[in-house]
Amino acid sequence: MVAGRLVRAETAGENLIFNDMDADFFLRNTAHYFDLETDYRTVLSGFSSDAVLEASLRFAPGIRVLNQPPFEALISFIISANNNISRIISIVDRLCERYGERFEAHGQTFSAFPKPEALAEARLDDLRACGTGYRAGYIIGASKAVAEGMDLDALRTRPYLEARETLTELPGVGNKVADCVLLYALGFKNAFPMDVWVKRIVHEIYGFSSRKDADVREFAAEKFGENAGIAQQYLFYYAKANKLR
DNA sequence: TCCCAGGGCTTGT
DNA sequence: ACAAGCCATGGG
Repeated sequence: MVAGRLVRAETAGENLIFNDMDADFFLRNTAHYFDLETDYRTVLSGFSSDAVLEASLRFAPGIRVLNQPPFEALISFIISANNNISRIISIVDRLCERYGERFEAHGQTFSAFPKPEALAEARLDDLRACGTGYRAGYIIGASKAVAEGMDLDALRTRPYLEARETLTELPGVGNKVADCVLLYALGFKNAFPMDVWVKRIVHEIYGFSSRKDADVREFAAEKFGENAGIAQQYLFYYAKANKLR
């Protein structure tokens, strides 16, 4: 889904071809969703060279940090807490089917990600039936805050620390989830989400000793700079795909 | 059966 | 400020 529309893409050799849209929709919406206005060659060449990061870049050179819809990212990453990716995906799918608006595209019926109002009014038991577990209350609480006027998009222009602290006032949102929303939805390329895999890389591969989040964050900022979040995405995918432990 | 998963919250020191 | 327990759920 890009800007409320289903978008199909196909690979053709080195190219990615987007169908069913004119140039205006592509430039206004699709390009931003896939972060095409960021020149990744420049970003990646700006990282200080080291073996682990270079292996990560070689392993999956086409990775992009998406610009997802903020509310969708917020709820998805609240669900991600102490959870695994396959479960997260299936839970989000069930939320779409249960609470999202239906729409037709290419002769098929799809369900959009739910609006804040829909999840704010959800019943706890119904949310739990979607597999959310103890996070059901967090989902309702965060959705109510957004439905009642909290402007996630307005955080784009705030300083990083202020935006993060605003997000962590929401139930189920700590520093890690906040960093994910900032990086994957609000354009903060310096946000550095520290999940178990990234911590593993920092400690066991880079050999950084301190386990304190503030220290790891400083290490990342020092090592990767203003685009640390992009480095994080490459490292995360590489470590997880290769089960580096 | 136990352990783990893109953590956060609460309580105790 | 910091550490330890707890939390729903399902796959390995």
